Amino acid sequence: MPKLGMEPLRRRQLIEATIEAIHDRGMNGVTMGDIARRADVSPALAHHYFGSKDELLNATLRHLLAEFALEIRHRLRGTPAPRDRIKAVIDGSFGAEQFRPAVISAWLAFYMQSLHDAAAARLLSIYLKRLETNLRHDLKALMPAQEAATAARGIAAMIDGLWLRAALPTLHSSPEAAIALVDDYLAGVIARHGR
Amino acid sequence: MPKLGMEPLRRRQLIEATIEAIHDRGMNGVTMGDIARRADVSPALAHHYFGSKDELLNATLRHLLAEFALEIRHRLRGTPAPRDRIKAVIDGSFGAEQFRPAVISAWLAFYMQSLHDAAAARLLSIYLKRLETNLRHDLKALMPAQEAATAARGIAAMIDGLWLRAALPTLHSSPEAAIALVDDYLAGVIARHGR
DNA sequence: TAGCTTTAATTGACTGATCAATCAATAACC
DNA sequence: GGTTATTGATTGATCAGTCAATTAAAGCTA
Repeated sequence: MPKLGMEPLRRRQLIEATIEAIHDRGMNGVTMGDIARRADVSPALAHHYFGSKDELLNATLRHLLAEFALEIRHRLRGTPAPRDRIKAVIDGSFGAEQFRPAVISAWLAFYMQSLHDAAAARLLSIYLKRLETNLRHDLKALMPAQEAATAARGIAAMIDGLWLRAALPTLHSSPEAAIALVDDYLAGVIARHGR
Repeated sequence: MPKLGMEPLRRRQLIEATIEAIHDRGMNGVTMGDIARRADVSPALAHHYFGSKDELLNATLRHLLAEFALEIRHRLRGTPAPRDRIKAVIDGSFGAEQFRPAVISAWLAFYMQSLHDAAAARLLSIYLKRLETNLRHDLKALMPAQEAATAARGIAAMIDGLWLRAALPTLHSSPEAAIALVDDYLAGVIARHGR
């Protein structure tokens, strides 16, 4: 069996399995056995590649951040118009990958973790601040700085709220509806404060 | 020690202790020992009054819902003007009790639980829908039904998002700032669609 | 190219710790 | 004497982490 170069593949598999496992066991309820079963390997292998459960969970959180940042960056590249850039951030936030139930669960677990884990809190708040900064920067091209700052916070909060509600299966919300709501908010802000 | 009538007191103590314990151990990471220590009783007593860890956690979730519903109902009582009623819902959502870090943590844990626990999901979505219905009903007095429905979803989402962000200590957001943001959104919607 | 060595990949079996749940015992009240 | 409150001790299960053993590929040598 031992083909060489398995490490990157296994790491990816195990991280993906961790996301799925968190989805239906919760951040702390998840066991190395759960994860390993989903990745079709032995629990020992997870320890072999990640050293400990904590490191595997951390790697998973960092993976979420990286994927999201990549998605946004990809959409922003080659998009110079402020209004389009704002739209790109909104669309990216509700992109297919971010809307997967298991991914939303993992993000929620990440928030939960941040409440009592300083390292996770630092990572998460960096991402949140960068998102807001991006929005504020482009909004400033459309309206006075004061209003831009307020609108950035409002849009960021609304995105998080819609995404939180999307996590609940019983509310069956669609990405399209979420995008429409934020777009509407943005249009209103521009109508009132835009120049 | 055994004075009679300890049961209601102990139940309250244990539920409060559970909220605190969830705050710094996470929903699944919390142990009966953690909870009991915080309530200054033995783990066995928690089992005596709640039967199992699951039942204690369920009781805690139901406590959160009940407290929140009570707070909103209290603020709505004797408030007939639609605009004031909407404000009451917003203010209630960011009231002192709901802004306690431990309470926000417990709410987050509740959301997390809802992802893989149908009973919790049912409870939570009932509360979310009722909140939105309340908002929509009063908004309809101020604008056409279509716009009222959209605004209700937007306000509800923004409240959840702001509250989610308030959970992060590093973002140090205040209830006043959150209220101001939602008020601003509401004012904009009324300015555009109000009659 | 046939053998020999090294190294990566992988696992089953084991260990020690933790924890939910049980229960019998004790203590104070009526 | 009966009831409520409370606990310490115990048990059985679960789980993270370790380790020695196994497999197979890759590299080396003559």
